[in-house]
Amino acid sequence: MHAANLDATLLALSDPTRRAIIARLEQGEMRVTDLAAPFDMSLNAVSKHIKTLESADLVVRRKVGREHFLSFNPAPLDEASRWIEEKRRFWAGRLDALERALTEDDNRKKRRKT
Amino acid sequence: MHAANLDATLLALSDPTRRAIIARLEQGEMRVTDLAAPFDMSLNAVSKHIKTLESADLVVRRKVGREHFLSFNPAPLDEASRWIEEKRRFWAGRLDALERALTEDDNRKKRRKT
DNA sequence: TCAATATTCAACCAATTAGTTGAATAAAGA
DNA sequence: TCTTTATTCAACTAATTGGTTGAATATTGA
Repeated sequence: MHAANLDATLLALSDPTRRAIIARLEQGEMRVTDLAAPFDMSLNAVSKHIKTLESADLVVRRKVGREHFLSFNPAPLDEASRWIEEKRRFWAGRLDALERALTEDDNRKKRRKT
Repeated sequence: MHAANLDATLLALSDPTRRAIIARLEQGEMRVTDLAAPFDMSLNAVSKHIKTLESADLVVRRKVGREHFLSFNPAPLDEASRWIEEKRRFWAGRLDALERALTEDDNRKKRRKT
């Protein structure tokens, strides 16, 4: 598995269990069973969430015998970040312009008063 | 509608049609019909996507008579950005540490050679 | 008043999702 | 070899999603 596509990345991140799995992987590489332990759902359910994360390339798997070690791959976050930050920048600029316009308008009113 | 919850925000953003709707709203406030025009699907389908965006508080609606004017609300992007950037920072730091460790190791090898 | 326009609501469908349980596979250890 | 452990696969279910079409509602304008 591996896709690194924005749709898959954002969809994978939109689930709280999957975000918790990612947070848990900050402790480092972890086996499926250990990763799943704190979650209040079956191992199989967690296994499916892992697969969703893998298909978004956010998690990679290293097999050692019967154990599968999982780790986080931050790379797909770059595209997500780029999209979101681009929009934030655009709209921050737009709000700044509005702010300036309002201030200018306020100044005009003040000038008229004096 | 209004939720401003991270799940809803990321889920709303995970669909390309919805991201295109947001991009379209950079032109400014727009009626449902005009917003929907370029999309190769029924007006109703777009209307549903708009509702998804509204329930994530990413789009707001202003009704004037029979027309509904839609605009983008960037506020929910802040939380999404915060989550993603936090992870990116963490893992960038982690990779830096790895980089430093490798360089140090390399230095040791070089010292041994001389 | 009546026809056209803007939009949503309701019902439906196919595909997907998030979960379950039970069985299969593979490796490890006694 | 036999049992236990680690994990996935398969089948099923209920809920959700993304789309459709057709009808309802509300407003506008002739």
